[in-house]
Amino acid sequence: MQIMSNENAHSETDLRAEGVRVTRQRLAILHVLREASDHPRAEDILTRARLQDPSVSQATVYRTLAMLEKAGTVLRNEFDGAGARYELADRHHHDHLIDLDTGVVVEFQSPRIEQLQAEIAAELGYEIEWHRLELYGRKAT
Amino acid sequence: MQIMSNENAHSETDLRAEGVRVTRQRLAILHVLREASDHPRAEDILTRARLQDPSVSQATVYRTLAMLEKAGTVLRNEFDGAGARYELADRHHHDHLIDLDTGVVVEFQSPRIEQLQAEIAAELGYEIEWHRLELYGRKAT
DNA sequence: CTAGGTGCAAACTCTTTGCAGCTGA
DNA sequence: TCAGCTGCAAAGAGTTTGCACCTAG
Repeated sequence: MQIMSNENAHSETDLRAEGVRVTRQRLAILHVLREASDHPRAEDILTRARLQDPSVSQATVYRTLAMLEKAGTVLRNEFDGAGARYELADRHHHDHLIDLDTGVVVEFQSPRIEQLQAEIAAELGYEIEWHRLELYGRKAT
Repeated sequence: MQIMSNENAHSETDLRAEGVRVTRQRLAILHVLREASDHPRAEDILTRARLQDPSVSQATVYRTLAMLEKAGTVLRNEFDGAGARYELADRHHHDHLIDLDTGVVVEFQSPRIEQLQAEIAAELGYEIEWHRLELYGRKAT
């Protein structure tokens, strides 16, 4: 496993071009991530990947997710304390609003907040590499 | 341990008023939190608390931090994946900027970002209970 | 063919918990 | 006094890793 490009890899072809072997297991895991819209945990990804390829192991799920994260293909989130939740990094950057009652994760984007963050960092003498903004709330009555 | 008030407890007296026993161990842990300015981990808190009272155990640190978190006395952060980091909740709300090179945590506050967050949540039909904003960056050159 | 990937199971890290003895109010 | 707190050690949850075998290219 060696990621050489600075571009994010989003397809099997991209990965192959990076020198990464495209295995049955990795295809199954990528398939799960493409179908998912619920920010699944490693355990969920394992269960779903096994529907397509029962041979997938827990170790491979973790190793593949770590590899894909480094490749820029997936994003790792830690919303609650109960383990990481993953999503494909194939759309525009966005932040998350977590419904405290249902656990549902709503995605949103706000250029204004992004800009304010950059301004604040600049005032403090920093350049932002990345950030994490999570809102935890309940449906307004 | 029973927290009845809605107000945050910030002193031994407050805690006693809540029906919480003020023990040597808890005083040592509170002392550590008051002295700390580096968002220490549970392990750091244990080490420092033992300087004041060598009998403090790991279990008590975790139990006390959980209790103080419920009481609104401390805030639990999960900046990196390597375990929670704690701070006293005795000042105005603030967010964090983590220096990727040194690990140093810079605190900042921005009423404008807070307001934007509330507006975004409202647009999505939500009311924010709490939020987490972490900027990860490097000193500007 | 062979470097890289995989399954299995053991190990690791951080945190929680059961239990018998201790102690603050 | 005695409910609540504590230390100890064991248990948990989530994740990582060593190793021998397997397989994509």
